[in-house]
Amino acid sequence: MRVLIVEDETRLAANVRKGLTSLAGFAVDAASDGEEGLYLASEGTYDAIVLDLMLPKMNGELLLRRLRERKVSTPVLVLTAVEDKATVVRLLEMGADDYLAKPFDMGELIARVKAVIRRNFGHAVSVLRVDDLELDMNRRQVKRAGAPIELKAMEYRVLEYLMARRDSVISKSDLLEHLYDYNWEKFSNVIEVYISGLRRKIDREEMPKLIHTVRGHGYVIREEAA
Amino acid sequence: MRVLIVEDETRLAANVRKGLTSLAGFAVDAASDGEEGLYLASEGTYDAIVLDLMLPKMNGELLLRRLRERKVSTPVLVLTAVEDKATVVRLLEMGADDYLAKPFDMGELIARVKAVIRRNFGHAVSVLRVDDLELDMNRRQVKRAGAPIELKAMEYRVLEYLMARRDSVISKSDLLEHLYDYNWEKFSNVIEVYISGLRRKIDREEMPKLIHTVRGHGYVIREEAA
DNA sequence: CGCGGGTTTAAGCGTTTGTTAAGGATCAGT
DNA sequence: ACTGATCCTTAACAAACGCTTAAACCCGCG
Repeated sequence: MRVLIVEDETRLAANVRKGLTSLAGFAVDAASDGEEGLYLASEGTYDAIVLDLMLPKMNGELLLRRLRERKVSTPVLVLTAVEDKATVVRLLEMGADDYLAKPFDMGELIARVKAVIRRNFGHAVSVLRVDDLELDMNRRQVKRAGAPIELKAMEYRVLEYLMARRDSVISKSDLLEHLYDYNWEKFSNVIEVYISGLRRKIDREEMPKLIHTVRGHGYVIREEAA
Repeated sequence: MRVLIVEDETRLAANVRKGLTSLAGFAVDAASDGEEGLYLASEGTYDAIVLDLMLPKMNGELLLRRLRERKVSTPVLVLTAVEDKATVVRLLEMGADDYLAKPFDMGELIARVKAVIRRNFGHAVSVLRVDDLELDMNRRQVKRAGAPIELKAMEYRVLEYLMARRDSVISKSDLLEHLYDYNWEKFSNVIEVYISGLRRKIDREEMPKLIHTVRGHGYVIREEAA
C-alpha cells in the first residue's frame, strides 16, 4: 500500500511516515504544502491520503475539492486541528472518508488509514481470504489451510496487495507503483523474485495453485474455478 | 496506448522509447524535429505526447501552441532543459499537462506519462459488452456467457479495440496502426491470425457469431440482429 | 568493522508468444 | 463453373517473457 501525507509540520509528518512505514509496512510519500500535495495526489497512484487542513499555498479543504473535481477517488483521511462540527460535516460531504482531531494517537491514525483503505477495496473486515489462504491485515499474519506461514516484509506486501484486489490481474508496474515510494519505477525483476518466493511458501506441493500469472499482463490471485 | 516522442537527441529518444514500450507496454513513435512532430501529433491518434522544447525547425513551445490551435487535446508532457519558472508557467497555461526538467530519471518520466494519461481518461467505464461477451478493461478479463476466456496479449488488444468500436467496421490497416508503431507498412497477415485465434476461443461451436468479416473492408464485432 | 537478514541485481534456462509463410477455403464477378 | 482475389488455418521458428538461483548490495546491530 502506498500513502501520501500532506502536512507542513515536518516533525509531525516524519512521525506519521515512520509509523506508517514501520508499523503498517506502507510506502509513504510526503508533501509539505497544498500545491505539491494536489500535484502528487492527482496522479492517482495512492491507496490513501492523510491530509492536514492548515497548509501553506492551498488549504486542505480546497485541495480536497480540486482533487474530487479531477475525479480522483483515493480515500482521504483529514486531520483537523480542532473539533469543528460544521467543518467536519462539510468535509465529509465533499468526499473525505474519515477525520481525526489533533492531537491524535499514532496507533489510532494507523488503524483509521487501514480502515479507509479496506473500505475502498470493498471489504470491511481485516482478514482477506482466498480459498484456504488467509491474511490478517492487523496481525500481519498469513495462513494456508490453518498453518501459519512466515513471509519477508516485501513478500507480505506483494501478497497483501494481490489479495486486496483478488480476481483482478495486477501488472508488475502496478505492483511497483504501490509497493515503493517515490514516483518512479525500476527496471528490475524484483516482483518476479517475490512472486517466486511467495509461490514456494504458499502454493506448495499438491495444493491447488492460487497465484496465477497472466502472461503479458501480470498476476492474479484467485481460486481456480474450472 | 500510443505515445509520441518529439526529441532530436536520438540517444535519449531511444531510451525513452525502450522504457515506455518494455515497462508500460505502450506503442511508441518518435519524431526528430518540430515539423514532423506537429504533423504526427495533429493526427490526434496519440494518448500522450512527450515534447522536448529545443528542437530543429520548430521549437516545442510553438509546436504546442499550434497543436492546441488545431483543437488537439492530447495530453502533453514537456521536457525542459533548465528549470525556468516563467517558461514553465507559460507552457502550462498554454495547455501542457506536466513538465520534467532534464536530466530526469527514466522511471519518473514513465510514471508521469502514465499519470497524464490516467488523468485525461478520468475513470471511464471499463467494461465493454457485446451480447453475452464482456471485456473488463481493469481486470483484463474476458468472459463469454459468464465463462472466463484466456487470451494472449495481442489477441486481447485486438478484441479490446474491436469492442471499443463495436458495430463499426474496422479495417486491417486501422487495427495495425493502433496496435503497432507508426512505420508499419509491411504486408502481413498478423491480424487474420489473431482474428482466427479469437474466433476459436470466442465464437465457438453453436454460439451466435459475434466477430464478422466484411470482405474487402475489415471486421466488425456486433450481435447479429437479422 | 564484520556479521546477518532482507532486498535487489544479474544471468541462465525453459516456455510461450508474435510473426511469417504456405496451402486450402471461400467469395464475387464473369 | 472458372478465375482471381481475399480470407482462414496450421505449422514453424526466433524473440520475448517469466522463473529460478546465486551472488551483490545494503543497513542495522553487536
